[in-house]
Amino acid sequence: MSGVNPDQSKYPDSSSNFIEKMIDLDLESGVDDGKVQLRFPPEPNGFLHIGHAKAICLNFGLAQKYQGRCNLRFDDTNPSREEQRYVDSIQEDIRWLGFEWDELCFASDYFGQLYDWATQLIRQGDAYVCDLTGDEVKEYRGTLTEVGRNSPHRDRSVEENLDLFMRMKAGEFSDGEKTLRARINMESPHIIMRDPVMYRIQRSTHHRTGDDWCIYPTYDWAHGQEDAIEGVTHSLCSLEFNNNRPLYEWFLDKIGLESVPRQTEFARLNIEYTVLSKRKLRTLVEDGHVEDWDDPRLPTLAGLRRRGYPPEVIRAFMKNIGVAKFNSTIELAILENALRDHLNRTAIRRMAVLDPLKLVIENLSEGEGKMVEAVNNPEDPSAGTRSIPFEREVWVDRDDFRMEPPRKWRRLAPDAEVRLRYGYCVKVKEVIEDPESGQVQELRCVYDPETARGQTPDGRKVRGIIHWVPASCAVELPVRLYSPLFIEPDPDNPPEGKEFTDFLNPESLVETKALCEPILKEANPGERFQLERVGYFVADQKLSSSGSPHLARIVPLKDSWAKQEKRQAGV
RNA sequence: UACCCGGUGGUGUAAUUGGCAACACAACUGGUUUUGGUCCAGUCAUUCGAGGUUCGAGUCCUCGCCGGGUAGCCA
Repeated sequence: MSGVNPDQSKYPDSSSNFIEKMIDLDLESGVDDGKVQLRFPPEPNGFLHIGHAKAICLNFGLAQKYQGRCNLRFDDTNPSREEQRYVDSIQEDIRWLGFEWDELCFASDYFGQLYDWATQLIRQGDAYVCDLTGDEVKEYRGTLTEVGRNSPHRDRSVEENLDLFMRMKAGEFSDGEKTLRARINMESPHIIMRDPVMYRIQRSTHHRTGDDWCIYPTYDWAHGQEDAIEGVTHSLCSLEFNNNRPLYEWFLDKIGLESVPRQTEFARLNIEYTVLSKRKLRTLVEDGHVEDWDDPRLPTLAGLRRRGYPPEVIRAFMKNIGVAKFNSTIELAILENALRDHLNRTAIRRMAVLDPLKLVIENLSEGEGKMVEAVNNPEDPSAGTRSIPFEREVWVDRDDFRMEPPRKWRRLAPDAEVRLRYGYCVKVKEVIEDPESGQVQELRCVYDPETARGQTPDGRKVRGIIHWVPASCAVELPVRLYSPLFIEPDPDNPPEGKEFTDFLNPESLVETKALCEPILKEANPGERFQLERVGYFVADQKLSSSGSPHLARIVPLKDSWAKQEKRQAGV
């Protein structure tokens, strides 16, 4: 495992989870000669999402912690749904997350070994070729409460099985005509043990082995053996595979390897206001609910990357939520907290106005502007400062003015005084409205020249501080405001008669423009910053070019005033 | 109804392996602050239920209750 710096985060190293305790015990008892070998085994049939990131951080993280090793293994046993482009994107995403595998492996590299082991099982009388169709297999299998019946082909001789299996491989039979099945027990209370299929005939070109094979191993027959070949000691997978564990162990036992991997299941990740299943993500992409697999509203790693999530945030998040065997759903707030925590420390501050309202400072003449100094990041003095022209006409946010201010309002209102951030205090003298619509058009103010650099010489308190941009040199930039993709916290489990797509948020993407301080024009694609009092933004990688950034909101700032106002209104 | 896995505050994880239920997030109070951001302080659970073992149980035992998973030639 090549080095990845420990994450800087305020989260304490979460106390050890049940998997680490298990490994500690294994190490104590000296199994596997003290080796810890893990693997992340994606099927290359889609893009990685934040749920996969949990497994990635777990496996690679364990390898780091125990100075073990972790492979990336593509579980490419079903060529009909797998593609090279997924192999590529998965590697890119893992590296982006900050991990590097010890070995790059493919299940398809083991097809020969798997075939040989299958013939071994046939010779041992532990596998047989079955002619039943898919529907018949299902019928013979029985149900949850009824036992199954033996296949009529279950007692073929070893010679006949060997011959048939060889001819399956040679392509003498059509797709689905025959299968190789493990000979276990059709009356087992574990349905998985009722003579599971090991090989099916499937003529589709494999992205790596081409047309070399027309029979492909099933997951159950392949996975434990892949682990064994790679010397995996701890094979971690999600909860639903718990049912498969007896079979995982049965195959390994029948092959007779001396040191075998052990499977341990953990709960996969669920997060509020999103979906985390490949099928549903595919639906969102293919039905055009989002732009593509890297749409910034998607929980795919490509989407999160474009959204502006630094990889450290995802790692800190995973460390924070822990690992257990209980199926749970993480509040979106936890993810957003990890995000804000990181961005607060690292993001450069800038000012921009999303809904502009002109503010004219009457006692400051046209050519009389002065430069004010603005701090780039109060959390990081080394980020330095910049100068902004403070001049007669500036833009402020319409949302920061109220004709009739509510209780505890600290912003602009008739006759109210506020400070323009980094600049001077201004007092509203006159509100100019459009005579027809009644809409506020302009605020006429006076400023107090004695109030530079946060000072108020007479000691008066000016509580309100608002952001602004100078009108003469403001730059208009396109902006995308993202919100959660769903309006329901649990779109995964829609009520009767509804589909998860019924809960899509129509305002998950709002396109608008912002008037920005001049320096923002130089933002490079991928650069992140905080628009003060508004939120964290990124110059979108795809939409921006040098000199013309396209801003996109990563996450809004916390807004305790909005919360309070809402509460006031509710009372 | 067969088999497997689970159940600790609003949420997610801890608990020196039988010894004062901790941390984070959220919520609510208050303080600091040139971002109603950040930061700081405080408040918020006797662990699904009932028995049992024990000086002592979230932890061990028994019986319930509740939740999840499994009947692909997907993984």
